[in-house]
Amino acid sequence: MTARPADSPPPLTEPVEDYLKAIYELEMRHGAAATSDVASALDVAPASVTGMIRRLASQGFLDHVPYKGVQLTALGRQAALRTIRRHRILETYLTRVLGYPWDRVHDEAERLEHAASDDLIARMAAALGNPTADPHGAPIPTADGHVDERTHRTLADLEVGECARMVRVSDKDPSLLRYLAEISLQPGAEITLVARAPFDGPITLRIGTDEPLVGPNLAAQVLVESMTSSMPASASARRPAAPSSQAPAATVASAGARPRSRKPSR
Amino acid sequence: MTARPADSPPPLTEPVEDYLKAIYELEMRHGAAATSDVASALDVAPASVTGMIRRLASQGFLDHVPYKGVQLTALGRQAALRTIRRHRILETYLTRVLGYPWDRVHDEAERLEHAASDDLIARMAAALGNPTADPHGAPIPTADGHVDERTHRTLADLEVGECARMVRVSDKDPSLLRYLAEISLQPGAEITLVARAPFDGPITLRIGTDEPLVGPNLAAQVLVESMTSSMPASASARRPAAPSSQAPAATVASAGARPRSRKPSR
DNA sequence: CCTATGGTTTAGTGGGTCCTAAATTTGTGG
DNA sequence: CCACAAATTTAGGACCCACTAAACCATAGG
Repeated sequence: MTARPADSPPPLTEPVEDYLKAIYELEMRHGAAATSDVASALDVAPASVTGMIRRLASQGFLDHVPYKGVQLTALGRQAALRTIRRHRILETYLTRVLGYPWDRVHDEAERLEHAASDDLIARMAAALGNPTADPHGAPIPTADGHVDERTHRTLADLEVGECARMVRVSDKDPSLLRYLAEISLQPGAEITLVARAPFDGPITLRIGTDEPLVGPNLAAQVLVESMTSSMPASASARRPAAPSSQAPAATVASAGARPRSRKPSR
Repeated sequence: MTARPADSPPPLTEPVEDYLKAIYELEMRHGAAATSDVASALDVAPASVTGMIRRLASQGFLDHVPYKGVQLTALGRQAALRTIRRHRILETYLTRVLGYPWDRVHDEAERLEHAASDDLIARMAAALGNPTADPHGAPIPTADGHVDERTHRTLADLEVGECARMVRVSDKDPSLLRYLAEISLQPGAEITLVARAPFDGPITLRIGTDEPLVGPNLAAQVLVESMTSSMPASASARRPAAPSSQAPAATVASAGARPRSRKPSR
């Protein structure tokens, strides 16, 4: 009866994969993952997160400093990247091969990522020519767990007159994605910031021949890459934030955790 | 907060889908599903089956007469066919589009069938030209829950000299499937029964120019359709008239699962 | 310095699915 | 007709993962 050989690790459950993925993404964005951030990312109660975190820590997927925060270990990070790779390959396959619009792939991939075997993912990746980014511009981790972790400026950071290339946007908000598609704001698009109204007012872009107006809220969600080589986005591929890498997790507890109040002065 | 509108039923869990599918298949093959048959089909303890059956009965998916057996209701049958449709479309897609060999699609489809949305299945079916049978010859239920339930003779039932077309084989035994592929015994293949050794001995076939020898055990697992036009086989989509030797009368009666509401009046 | 205020954790539960061991029922061979 | 074997169900747990309520820490404001 197909007894799993003792050398292969037990497969992760669906919730476990979801937690690890969410924690990885929070670490990428904020440098640390607070209990309540994980809770709201997964739409579960904070107390549930504490419980799961205790189990994940006991299994070596992360380090937990009570009341402080969590940090993925190499093992946990590896597991998270495996799930993320699946998710992004699936999203790419669904859009490129099966004709899904880019605003509907997230939910589908979210379920399939737990069911697809490595073999299936490899076949899909091969059929796609081993893509390096998904339809929303998110980098696809390699099968051995490497990923481009460069951070990017947002559309909101551009100077008036500056020209940039659209790099990436979150895959989680379908209505935002539909709107972006409408104004041709998709990965690879060339954008010029034409004007910016004061006091966080609307921003005028030029995309091709169109000049759409977008709000600062939207602009902050669109990652771009400068095309004016004034500052070649140097080798910042390494460290997004987080000074120390592991133990004391000094920068954890990043108070925030509220909807988009994430602004350490700029 | 995506609150599911009250009109759509709660989604079935993975184990529930597995139970309904297994029970449906047992009913097809044996006319009824006994607790222990379900248990061995799903590789769980009989006691676990009893518990699950009680819950499924309380939710209207099946009727259960304790110590007698189980019978899917229209609701349960519908749910089972939906899962089976997913499974078979997935198997077909994996082989035809992603190059899976036919002996490796079962396990993959077994997991994906619980995660794929109706939309995904519809897109895959469309990409395949809405196939009516999977790579192993199993009929694919339509989206509205109809399926070709014809029964078939097996290779073991053929007379010496008779010619038949291979129709179907179970998808569950990879090594058997690999062997069948080796001797070109796949759905659609034309086969002549050349000789049969006495006392349930080996059977000589002719497939193309090859004359493989197969055991009676294997032969009993391969479903075929006679090609000698003694009986035009076609147009009988409705009633196969069951030459038997495959399943005892489709009517549930059989040995267990008598008409319900029948108290042990003794 | 010391207390409000949150974020975090503990306690206690519940649903779903599985298990083993111990009844119980059924059908049958003696 | 009865007793026994096999099939089935009940009893009693276990694990996973969620929840609410209540207690607990950490820290910023006073």
